[in-house]
Amino acid sequence: MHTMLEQHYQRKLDDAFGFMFEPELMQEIIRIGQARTFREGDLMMDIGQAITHLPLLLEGAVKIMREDSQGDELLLYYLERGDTCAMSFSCCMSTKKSRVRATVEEDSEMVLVPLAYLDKWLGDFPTWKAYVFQSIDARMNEFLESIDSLAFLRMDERLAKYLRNKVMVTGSMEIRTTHQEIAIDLHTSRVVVSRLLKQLEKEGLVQLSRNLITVRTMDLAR
DNA sequence: ACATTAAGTGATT
DNA sequence: AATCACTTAATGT
Repeated sequence: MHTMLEQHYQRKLDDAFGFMFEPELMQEIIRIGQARTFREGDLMMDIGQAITHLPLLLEGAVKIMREDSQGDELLLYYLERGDTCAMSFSCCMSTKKSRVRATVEEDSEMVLVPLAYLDKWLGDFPTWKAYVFQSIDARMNEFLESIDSLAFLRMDERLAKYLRNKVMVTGSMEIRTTHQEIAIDLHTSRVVVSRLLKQLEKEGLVQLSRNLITVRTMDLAR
């Protein structure tokens, strides 16, 4: 009945959240949460899909994308260790349906908590409340950044920012992806991405080969 | 050897 | 910056 989290997950949970949650809350999460692992490329959540649980990221990275009615996508932000999905908060209050798509960027581990506890814990644990508000704040800032990029930055600047962010999230200077993938994330065409990347290569900022972009410097700005 | 997929490029809008 | 049309390069069968 009480399938507590395995030691392995308990340790990782502690690494990612232990410093900010009180011990009683950690015990609750261990008692109630279910551990899940996802492989790179997995579709965790799609638009229109019902949200029943709140994910607490222990490891890996998840890409959050928006899609319009014509099926055109745009990268919003990444979730990393210690993050949770702010969409779930909104779902808890209203629609219960996801309005974003979540795909696994890097093999990930997480603990799932039924949405009902999200609300309950707000009253029970001060650190939970602080975490939820801090998460909303962080996501709000990500949204504003996305809007700013979209509205005020040229495509070359957006690409530079994208590459920098990708290096941060993956912790590697080697970005294993295709120009087509980047084009989808930035909502532009593959040709444009190829041209801008070629330009960066000529400036010695990156090195290109098939399915691989090696970032030579983090100073990719114009 | 052939097909498929990824990337490079000139020209046009 | 987007699109077209085509080329070249890398990879899979």
